[in-house]
Amino acid sequence: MEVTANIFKALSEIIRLRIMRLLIKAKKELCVCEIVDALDETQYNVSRHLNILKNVGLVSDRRAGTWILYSLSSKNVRFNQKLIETIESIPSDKEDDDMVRLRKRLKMRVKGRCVIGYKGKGG
Amino acid sequence: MEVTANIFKALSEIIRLRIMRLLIKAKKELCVCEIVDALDETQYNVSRHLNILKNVGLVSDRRAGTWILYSLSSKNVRFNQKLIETIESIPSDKEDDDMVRLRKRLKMRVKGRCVIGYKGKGG
DNA sequence: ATAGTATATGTAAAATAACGCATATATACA
DNA sequence: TGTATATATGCGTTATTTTACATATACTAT
Repeated sequence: MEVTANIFKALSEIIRLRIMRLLIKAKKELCVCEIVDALDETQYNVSRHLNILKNVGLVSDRRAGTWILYSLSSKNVRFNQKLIETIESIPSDKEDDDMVRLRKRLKMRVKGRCVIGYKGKGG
Repeated sequence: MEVTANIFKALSEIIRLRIMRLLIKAKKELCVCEIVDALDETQYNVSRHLNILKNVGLVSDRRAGTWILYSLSSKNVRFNQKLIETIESIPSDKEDDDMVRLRKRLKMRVKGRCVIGYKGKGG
């Protein structure tokens, strides 16, 4: 029960919901700098919020050189699956901008991999 | 998006999750005093948390004399429906005690209606 | 080792939220 | 009108969360 409350708490901030939407829609691993540019938020904030999502088991990470790639957690608990469906059913508005920026950013990948840091806000 | 974040925030406190579980499992309107006794929490806390759930549209209320009856919101938006399913899939632990107390409490109804106030903690 | 890049985190300040108590509101009934 | 009951709320205190800045860590390449 407390675990569940913490999962909902993790989804109770817009920036974290935007991160989840991004990962759900992108359907692929994203590195931190790509998420930073897609959301147009500071690096340290994105990093912190990613950590919160990770702590409740919603996302997982993997290192690839200096880059760290985040993706939806593969723990396919029934609850998590329902939750993803719920998030998918959120009516769109602002996060569309995120996807536009993400797509632009993903074009900068070389051979499918991120090769540059974030361009936007400092941190 | 912000609306959704607020809905998740409403579900990020254990007491509010317990209220939601109670209403989902009971499958009927419950008056505030019945919820107070089922959760064994103070009247003012239950009242406050019910108001938070109501403000985000998860529950709705209806007056019946001095009693106010709460139920799941009938707004059957797809998102809300998914959310209910998600909450239903939460593994049980503590809220089972809530249901035991609720059932005991519901037996005190007369002709299917609550006729007494709460017995438990003050407020 | 050194420099450069990507990501994470300690800390303090600001903003939010929860709790307890007392009290207010609304209704019922005499 | 006055009392009793059910529910809601204003306010102060405490606890939690978010943010911003600076800096630390981890890795790569020279």
